[in-house]
Amino acid sequence: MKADTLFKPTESELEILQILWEKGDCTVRDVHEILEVNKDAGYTTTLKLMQIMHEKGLVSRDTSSKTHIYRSLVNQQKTQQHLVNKMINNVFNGSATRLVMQALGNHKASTEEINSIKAYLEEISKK
Amino acid sequence: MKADTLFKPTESELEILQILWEKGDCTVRDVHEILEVNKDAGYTTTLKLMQIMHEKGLVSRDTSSKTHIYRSLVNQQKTQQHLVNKMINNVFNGSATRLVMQALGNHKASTEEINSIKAYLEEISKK
DNA sequence: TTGTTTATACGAATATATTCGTAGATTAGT
DNA sequence: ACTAATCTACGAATATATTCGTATAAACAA
Repeated sequence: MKADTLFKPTESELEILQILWEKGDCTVRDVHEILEVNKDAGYTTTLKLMQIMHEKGLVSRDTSSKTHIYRSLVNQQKTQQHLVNKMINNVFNGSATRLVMQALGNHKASTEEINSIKAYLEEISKK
Repeated sequence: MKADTLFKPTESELEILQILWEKGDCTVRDVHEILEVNKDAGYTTTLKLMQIMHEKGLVSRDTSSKTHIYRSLVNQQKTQQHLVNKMINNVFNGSATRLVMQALGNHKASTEEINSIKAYLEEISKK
């Protein structure tokens, strides 16, 4: 599969995936209650979205009891990687460095964060 | 204006903005010829998109001659910042560090890149 | 048992993004 | 001047994403 053809989640799908990545197995209601905090949409909207995600193969569904249980089928790391690469290309003209600086510039990183990034840089520069 | 309400360019708009940021003033044809390389769409599609962007106030338009000249009205830095922040929140659960590591991990950064990031880290850790 | 709550399924309305065809005006080439 | 090329305007088709109403079935509570 070509890089461009890789999984491209919609905004709503990403919101749901994040919950599934964090919480693991969830019912529609579990997900909906979390979404509701920051979003104003009805229960059946969440249900429909999760059904569509199931059709697309993004989540698995255990239908053995009345209340179905959903689980993410897409890898968090790979999705993050894909989205970051896309952003580097589409927004930063291919420069990972510029993205990194932008990310660190905004978010006033803590000393601890900066140190862990430094350590990480040391590590990858050895190779 | 709330952070969430800020300018949210579509995929196509971002492609066009990138060209305008890099090239400066452009005609529709200028933009279209660059887009054509990686994208398969007709001239009037590009025209329409740029007209819509003008309606939205994303670009200015000089109509003094038959062939109109477009210019970006949105700030590149601010747009990048906004998009990066959104990604940190929506994809990396608020951790800029994780995004940075992901970005550097993929893209095998050159020694030069790594050094400039190190220098940047030194600078911001002083403040 | 009977009524209430809680699920899913499904179709359709709405919103938004993308694409293109066609018409009409202007410019350039000969 | 005449023709071809180039441009804008505009409406509409298409695609995709999001939202919700309603029907129906299962579980639950009294």
